[in-house]
Amino acid sequence: MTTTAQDLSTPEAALPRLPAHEVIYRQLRDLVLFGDLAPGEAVTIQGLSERLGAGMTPVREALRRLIAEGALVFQGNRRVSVPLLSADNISELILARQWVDPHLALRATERARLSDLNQLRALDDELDVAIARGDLRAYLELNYRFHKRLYEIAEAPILARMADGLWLRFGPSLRVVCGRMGTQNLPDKHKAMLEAMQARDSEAAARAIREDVIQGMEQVRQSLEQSGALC
Amino acid sequence: MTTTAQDLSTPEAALPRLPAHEVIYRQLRDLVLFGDLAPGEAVTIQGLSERLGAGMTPVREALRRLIAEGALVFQGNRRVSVPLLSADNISELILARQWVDPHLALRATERARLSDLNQLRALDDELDVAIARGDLRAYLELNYRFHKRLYEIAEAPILARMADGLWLRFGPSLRVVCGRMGTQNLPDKHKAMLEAMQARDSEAAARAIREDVIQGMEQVRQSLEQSGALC
DNA sequence: TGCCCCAGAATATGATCAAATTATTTCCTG
DNA sequence: CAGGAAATAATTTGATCATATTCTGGGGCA
Repeated sequence: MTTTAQDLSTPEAALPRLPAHEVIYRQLRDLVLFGDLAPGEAVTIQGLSERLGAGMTPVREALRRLIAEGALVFQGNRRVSVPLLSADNISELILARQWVDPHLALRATERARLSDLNQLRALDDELDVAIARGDLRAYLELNYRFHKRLYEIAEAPILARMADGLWLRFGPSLRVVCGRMGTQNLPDKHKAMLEAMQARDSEAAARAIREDVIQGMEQVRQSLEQSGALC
Repeated sequence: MTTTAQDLSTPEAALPRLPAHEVIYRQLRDLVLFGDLAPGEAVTIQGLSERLGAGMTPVREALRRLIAEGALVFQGNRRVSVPLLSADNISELILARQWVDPHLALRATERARLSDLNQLRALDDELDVAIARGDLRAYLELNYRFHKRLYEIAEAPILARMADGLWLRFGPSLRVVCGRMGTQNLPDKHKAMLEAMQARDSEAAARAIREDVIQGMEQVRQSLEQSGALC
């Protein structure tokens, strides 16, 4: 009854009410990208419902979303699971990222403000710390956020969503590979990219990202090829 | 272990019961691509629930899926609508299709069997009939099915879904443009593409599709640019 | 013009029905 | 008599609906 005037006094809590299905979606997304949800592992709606402490309906909606984005697949009749990537799938992903990521990097370089560059640099610094600590989870999350931030700076929402969708597909496999190899042997081209961006050399930035993508994806391909036959 | 022999005897009638949310999804999808759901037009869940004669839950799930695919947007807090494309959006779509469509055409040419070619030719023939008849709805649907079939032949599921997602985004605008111009002035490069495929000249096929894409998309851009300011 | 209240829409829960998978039992064969 | 396969029973899971609750937007009143 008390029409509580919206409490705007807390500037940090700008998210007064987030729908449950949205919350569930983000939790599941993080679970797929960074969490313990391994490729091939099957989950049930009711299982997730209990695990996340929510009703079935929000879980169902979140699942529909993730399935539509390719992060999950309808495993046969009764289960959803993180998809296992075939060699052909990996080739497709490499091909697609090899095009879209450099393009976004190019646009981002043209549009980046100083604050954007600083944010990227800060993320990359945190990333180095995570690598040094051997913190796999933090590495995965920061690496993702680095690229995601780059997509946002490019101001190309449709291409950014395409790139984001691709990430959702290979993220789980990347996690598996990194878990096997440890965080030490994970070189990236972020430094070269940042330098190119600072120099406003879009072509060089695109080239650096392209190398970064190829390097990472080829690692995934090789690791999956030699280890899991059916992966 | 023992592969329980599932009934594979009837490959055609394998869909005795389709979930309601799946049916709703397809209906809504067709409504967006070929139907009367115009860009900018807002719909409500309850409205769709009555219009399609289904409960709210399946409608909600279908909407989540379409929103995730970019076919619909969350208009503010209360409504969903077909998104209006900005000039920048169109540029992104052209850019993306210019890459992905030719690539799929190339792969399709390498893999196409004779039956595939015949199917494509049949679709294109029907398309000509639809144009001659001035049947806009049939034109839109056949044109889509022609390209979609091409995607399938390429046997690259991830790239195909990307291309399909792009179609969902510009389809509504294409419909508006074609509605304005009539079906007579809608040239395509399908004939050239089919010839190239038959000759197994993948590069030529890719080139033809690229021209087809550019031609169509530029028409959309120009039409929206000159007519609707905010489109 | 500004504020408050109300109608309506969206979100979320729980229950119910149907389908499927799993476990158990029984029967047949070697 | 023992082992296994097929059939059936039981539990689990998914799909849908009806309903309660919350929130937004608009209209009426001061």
